[in-house]
Amino acid sequence: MSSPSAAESFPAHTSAGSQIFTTVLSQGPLTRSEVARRAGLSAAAVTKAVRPLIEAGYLVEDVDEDARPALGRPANLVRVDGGRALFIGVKVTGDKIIGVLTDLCCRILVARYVPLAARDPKAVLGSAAELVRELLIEADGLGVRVAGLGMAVSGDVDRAEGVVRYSPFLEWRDVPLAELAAMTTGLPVTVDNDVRALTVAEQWFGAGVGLSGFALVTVGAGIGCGLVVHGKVVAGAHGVAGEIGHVAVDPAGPRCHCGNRGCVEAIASDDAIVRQVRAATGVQVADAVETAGLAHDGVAGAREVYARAGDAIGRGIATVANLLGPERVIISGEGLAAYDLFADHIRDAFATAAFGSAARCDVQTRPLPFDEWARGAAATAIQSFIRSDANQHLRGAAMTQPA
Amino acid sequence: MSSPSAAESFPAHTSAGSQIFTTVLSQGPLTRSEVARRAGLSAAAVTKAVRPLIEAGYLVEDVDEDARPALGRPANLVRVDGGRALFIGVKVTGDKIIGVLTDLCCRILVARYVPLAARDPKAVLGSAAELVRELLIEADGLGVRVAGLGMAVSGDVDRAEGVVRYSPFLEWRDVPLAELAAMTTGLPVTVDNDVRALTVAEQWFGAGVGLSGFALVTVGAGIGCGLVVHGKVVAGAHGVAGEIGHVAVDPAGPRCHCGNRGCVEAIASDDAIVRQVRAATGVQVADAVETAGLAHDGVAGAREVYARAGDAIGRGIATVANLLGPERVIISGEGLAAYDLFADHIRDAFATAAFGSAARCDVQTRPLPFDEWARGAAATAIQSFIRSDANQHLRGAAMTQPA
DNA sequence: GCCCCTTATTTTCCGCTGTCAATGAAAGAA
DNA sequence: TTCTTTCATTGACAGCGGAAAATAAGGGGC
Repeated sequence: MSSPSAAESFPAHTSAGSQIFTTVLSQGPLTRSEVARRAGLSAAAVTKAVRPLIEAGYLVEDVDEDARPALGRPANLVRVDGGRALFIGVKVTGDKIIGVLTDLCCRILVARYVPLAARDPKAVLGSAAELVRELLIEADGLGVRVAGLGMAVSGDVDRAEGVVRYSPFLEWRDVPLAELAAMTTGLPVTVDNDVRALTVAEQWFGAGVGLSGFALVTVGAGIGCGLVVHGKVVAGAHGVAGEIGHVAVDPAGPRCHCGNRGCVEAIASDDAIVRQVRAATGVQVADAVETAGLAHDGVAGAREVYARAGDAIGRGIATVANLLGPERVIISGEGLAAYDLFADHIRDAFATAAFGSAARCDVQTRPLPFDEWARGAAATAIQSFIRSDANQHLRGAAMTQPA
Repeated sequence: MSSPSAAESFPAHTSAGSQIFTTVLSQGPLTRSEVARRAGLSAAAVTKAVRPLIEAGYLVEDVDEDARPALGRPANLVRVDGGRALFIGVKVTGDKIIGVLTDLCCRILVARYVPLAARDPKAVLGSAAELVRELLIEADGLGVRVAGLGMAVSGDVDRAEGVVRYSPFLEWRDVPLAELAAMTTGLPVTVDNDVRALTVAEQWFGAGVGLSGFALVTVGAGIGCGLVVHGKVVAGAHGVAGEIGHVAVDPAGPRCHCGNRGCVEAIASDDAIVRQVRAATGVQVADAVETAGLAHDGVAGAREVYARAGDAIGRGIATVANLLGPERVIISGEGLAAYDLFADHIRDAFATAAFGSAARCDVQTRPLPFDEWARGAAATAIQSFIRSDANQHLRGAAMTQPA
């Protein structure tokens, strides 16, 4: 995270402190004793960590009418005051920039879009700055300060340094985006890969809450996958991880743009589906909406394409399950709009290809409005904000001893 | 780990203490300042942690003639005294039990085998106890106490509880092996899955030292894979992880015993190779040694089988690399004896199927004598021994908050 | 209404850890 | 000999988180 101004810091300097805050943030209102239990700490530690957070206004106390114990003193709920701080999340796509203003609980308050004329860093940064400016005005209207900006970009992104190493899509190489955006906007900036950002959002605020291992599979223009293992998002040694889209499920399959054959993405991405439906039906469909229309109309060729796509996705998911044993797989993305067309095939392929107990993995779907991508970016900003001072030293330390 | 006697405990009760010891153990003799650097701690902390370890005899100081700094006070090396404690590792296979006696540095001192008549827990335990008894006598001869017993079994093993949940190979279900073996032998016992045990050995004492993410792929009777992500061995939610053998690389491939088609194991395991060579050449080869012989003799059908096997393994490895971005992949196992027959194919398939920077992953081979499986078991015992008291509370704690 | 039981939360120590800054050691260099 | 440099140790210290005891806040029985 690149921080231009010495903003007021978050009052959870201890590791237990940020752990406790994170627990409350993601696991909803909780009693102190429940927090202690879930965080594996003593009740005393929770009391001590919670007080400054309440004083600073990040946590508030609620009376609980519902969930009081059958016996004994009633518990007080503690929850995050979402309105205490705002965040901006920005997602850069090929043709537009999406920006959202969220509260501390990562609820989207405002969403805005800006079309993108050019893809060079300068143009993108200019448009993003414009978008941020608009959202800052909205925030001003709410009278709450914006505590951070998160930016999500596809490709190889070095979050720690805030640098986009290589984004094939934008044709960027080694762009110090966090630094540039921090200078332009005056906000602390976090930059991360788009799928990883979405995974963070899911881990803290979505279907991944409380899980130490899960996979988020996004289906749409591309097929992506964010992985959480041992409670942390997997980043990969060379910025590559979660490339489920390029898991080859069929050596006889269609050629993929990556050069290989039979990648999941070459079979199940929007583009691939359009291409295959054209070939199978002869109809010159324009996009995924039309292909889905054909399939819904019962055109056999189109339905078969979706069947194959679902099969490929199911195999890809099974591969992840076989290798990592996640507790859950969350399927999401724009492609979900046509989910009914491949749901059964995904399920069947998964059931067939999952080995042994891996089949017990909970596979669920989750609608993903496009704004969610920007929300993911905001989630990374929230994450950085919470850890602003605390753990800073941990991040730099040599963490290569076995555990 | 199931511990029957309150054995003298390891003097590294603090997390930093065991971290420092582990660093010295796996990264060889180091100066104190170098330890501090690698462990991300202050020099003072190292001094304080090292002293009791030296007093207890687990660490010893060496004078360094070679690697002294160009300037300034010469440094003293600290290293683990392997002879301070001994460990026994036991690996159970279908027809025999392999046992090794190792020192604290996991160097094999003695290796023994016992044939196995029956596979029921009682018979296995009896044979294992016999083996352990022999090794204890050897240890007595050395005058050093055996500080722990590690047992490695294939299948779903719950290490924390010391229970074999389900081993298809042995046909065991919920066998509390650690408890049983502890009662029989009087030693503290650690039980783990065999591939994970081997991965621990590799992480602490092999080609995985210092890496926060790597994969160990074993080729032989089965195709296995141990994964280390974020510095920890991946165990999987339902005891399943690293099942690279059941990653399906070809939907048109041969039927696998798991019910699916085209699994790596159905193409590249010893059995699969024998079966395919028989089909291709008509020669009734008996085992993998003979098939390798045929291939080495230039029999085209046999060579093709190995080519396909190498291709499948390479694709499987690429899948792991695409999903996890490990820093290194270590290929090992008995199948390596015929490595020259598929090396090129593995390499080619990996290069083709690895996506983008994933191809930069370091793929290396490492001979694996069969004793190594038992050494892996010993490594888990060493790991448990070092953590005996320290961190005990960490293991039980709720570790589900996002990080 | 009073006392007892139970659970939640807070308070008060208290030990322990790891850092900091200062100091001592052990070369080689000037 | 004295300075410089790096390694190692020491002692003071701040802070964290735990244990235990105290306090809070009901419900129920009498």
